[in-house]
Amino acid sequence: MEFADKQAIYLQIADKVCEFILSGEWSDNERIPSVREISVMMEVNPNTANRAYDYLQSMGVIFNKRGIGYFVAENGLEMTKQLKRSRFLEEDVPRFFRDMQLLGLNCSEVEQIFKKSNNNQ
Amino acid sequence: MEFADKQAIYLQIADKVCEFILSGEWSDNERIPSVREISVMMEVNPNTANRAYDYLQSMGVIFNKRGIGYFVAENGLEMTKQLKRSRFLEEDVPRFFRDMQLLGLNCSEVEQIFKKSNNNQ
Amino acid sequence: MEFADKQAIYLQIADKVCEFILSGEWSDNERIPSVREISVMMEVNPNTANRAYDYLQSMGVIFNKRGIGYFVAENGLEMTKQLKRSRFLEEDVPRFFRDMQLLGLNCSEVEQIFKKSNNNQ
Amino acid sequence: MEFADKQAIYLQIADKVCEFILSGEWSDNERIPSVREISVMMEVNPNTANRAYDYLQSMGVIFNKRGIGYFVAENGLEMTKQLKRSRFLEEDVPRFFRDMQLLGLNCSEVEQIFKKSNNNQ
DNA sequence: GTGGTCTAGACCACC
DNA sequence: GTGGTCTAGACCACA
Repeated sequence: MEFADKQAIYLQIADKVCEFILSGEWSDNERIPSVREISVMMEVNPNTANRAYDYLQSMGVIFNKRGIGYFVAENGLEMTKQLKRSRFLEEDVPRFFRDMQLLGLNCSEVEQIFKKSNNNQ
Repeated sequence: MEFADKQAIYLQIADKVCEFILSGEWSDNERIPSVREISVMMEVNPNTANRAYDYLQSMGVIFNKRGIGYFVAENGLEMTKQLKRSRFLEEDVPRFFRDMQLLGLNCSEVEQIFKKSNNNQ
Repeated sequence: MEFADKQAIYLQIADKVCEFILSGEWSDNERIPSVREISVMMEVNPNTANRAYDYLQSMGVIFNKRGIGYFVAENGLEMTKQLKRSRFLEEDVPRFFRDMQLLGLNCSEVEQIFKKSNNNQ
Repeated sequence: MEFADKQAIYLQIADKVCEFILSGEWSDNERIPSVREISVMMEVNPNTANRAYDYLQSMGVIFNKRGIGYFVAENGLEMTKQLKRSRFLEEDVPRFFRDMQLLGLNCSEVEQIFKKSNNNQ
């Protein structure tokens, strides 16, 4: 039934950072907004932004230079892709197909419904 | 029960109950395990099991007869299907396709990977 | 010259927890003090204690059960030993021998000095 | 046990300077690289290099002549040795033996491991 | 200017 | 009772 909790803000920020990296907007070794800057951009407390960066750093996606700022890791794009990919294939995909089966749907039906709803928007 | 999991335990239980209903294991109007029984089955605190049933009752999936026990609702299967279906199509599916795109995968690739991993199990 | 910074409090707490585990005081799967309890024991803000536990959890040394508390991980002792051991052998030991050499000391001299100073205490 | 924060850059520089002195590469009263030169060598901000020299000067390891440059102190080698020695014996050595004991290792084992890893390099 | 840490206090969901 | 998160504000070391 997927009664998903709303995600913590710091994880939402982390997620967005990952998307920027995945989309190529931020490249490997490139400097990213400072903690304070992103806290303004995202309209959250600097501590919360800091926590997001802390988390991403522990994941190896970004790193910081003392007194300078945060940077996308050397292999940040690859890192991010791997993290998201493994999570997607190991968690989201199996659940997706399981739910599909439970609901008595098949792949092409879902795809059609999805495309139709996209057109309506 | 996955205590370290992200999802609340009572929601994990509710999820399983729904699956039993969807899979036909528990039919409309059929009696389901008591709070105490299911708390033993799932190895959780009875309060937690109680909360799961509370939640399902509030959603109209099950109901109880005082002093007797809990039962799948008159239209429990339909109810469950609708809940899951709407959630699936409105939240899971869009996220699924979005992630797929971000990772540079397409539908058939994902399906292949999934089926392959299933065979290996 | 080893101008070491004083360590962050939350890391000092994490360190102490590791020592309790290494010394066998806290065994695998055993419950450890709650965040609030240890914050009182250590005389720090609960947030700081929480951060220490968070860190240890991310290292796989401890885990928590929702609403219940924190526990030493399944393989917590082994985990802790490995972490400490690798850090010791890869960082502390090389530096130790390098410093020893720079100071023109040898192993047995150092050991003697250490033992003598211990006796004096 | 990733408890070791990365050391401040200016302290890392100071450390290297001390090693040059201890190893005899730079002798008492000998001129050492200018702040600007060393900032280039170490690829750091000149301010940072300056801070390292400041620190070493305050410790009596080096001194400067206005408009000319920095020099190893009259008794720079002895000074450095003493500083390092006291720190080594009073802090590093006790910690070393304590960690060794916690990990269930003894002196000769550690020495063997260290030498073996050195040969492999 | 940068990040890092700590405190205080609050609210929440959960067991 | 438990942990998790967020805010606000402060101070520090560092570049």
